[in-house]
Amino acid sequence: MRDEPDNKARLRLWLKLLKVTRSIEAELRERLRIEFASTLPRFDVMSALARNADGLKMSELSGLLKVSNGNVTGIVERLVEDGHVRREPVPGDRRASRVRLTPQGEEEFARQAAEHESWVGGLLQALDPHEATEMNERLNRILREETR
Amino acid sequence: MRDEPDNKARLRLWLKLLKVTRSIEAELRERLRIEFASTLPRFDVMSALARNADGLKMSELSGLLKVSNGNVTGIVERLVEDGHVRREPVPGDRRASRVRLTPQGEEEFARQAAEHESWVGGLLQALDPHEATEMNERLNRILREETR
DNA sequence: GATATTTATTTCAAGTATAAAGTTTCAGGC
DNA sequence: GCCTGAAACTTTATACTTGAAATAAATATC
Repeated sequence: MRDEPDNKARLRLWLKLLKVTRSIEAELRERLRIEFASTLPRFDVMSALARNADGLKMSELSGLLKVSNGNVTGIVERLVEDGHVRREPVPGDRRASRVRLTPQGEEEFARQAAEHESWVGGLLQALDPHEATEMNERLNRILREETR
Repeated sequence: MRDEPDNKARLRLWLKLLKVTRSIEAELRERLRIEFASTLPRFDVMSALARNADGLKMSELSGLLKVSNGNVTGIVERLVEDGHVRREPVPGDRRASRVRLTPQGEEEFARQAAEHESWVGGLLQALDPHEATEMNERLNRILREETR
């Protein structure tokens, strides 16, 4: 195979990529747990809902977050129990329901998001904005390559 | 806060990092499932054991892979059931046990690792070796920054 | 040598994840 | 009006994940 050596460099990169994201994820998860008694998946769901004030259907949510349908069911269920999120019927379609942040949910998410942003800023301090932007672009190339 | 705008760039990078690793992970997981009836965590464990022919203690394994102790127990358990892995007593310490690949496990892992490497090579095709190496280095900086 | 602490691992409870199967509803053709 | 197939979800089975509690063995302390 002609480009086997190239693949070695890519494999090393992949392992490093995994290591970095896992360690950052672990750090964020722990802080969410300690400071907000929450979890990353819940944060992700609330984040998606915060960006969509009109709410999202379950299938839209699972599509956006790229997690399975059945998974979203459970996460939303717990958010409902905590009063952060509400299910509303979709007029004209009794199969679907629209999920939306409650006022308390909005407020809680605003607090979490502010903290989250500064946590990430701190964890990625080693990169200046230019490097961050460049890396972002290369990651975009990977993403595009992949969805072909 | 003085560097709030910088944090925005870092936050964007973090979200992209998550997106890329998750989508690659999903792809690898699916291929492992279809072609080898296995999973990523199992592959990770076998990979660590392949690099340590003398075997590893459970705690060493969980330290290397950075997953919880309790987690490794279950994964190893299933690998034992499949005959890929064996537990051996550690002489002089009846608490510990050493986990090691069986001959079949070694053979199976060799097949999986070869495929895995070429899968990753394909998924990261968008980057040439130089870019891959540069990104690797920047990720190292993040990792170092973080563990302080 | 009894007691306390530490170390190695497992067990447990809760949450997250997937794929696959099941339920209900909708929309189109007939 | 009924049938068929697709769509929106939920349920189920299985696996992975964590943090914390439990167990058991080794080591340190007195």
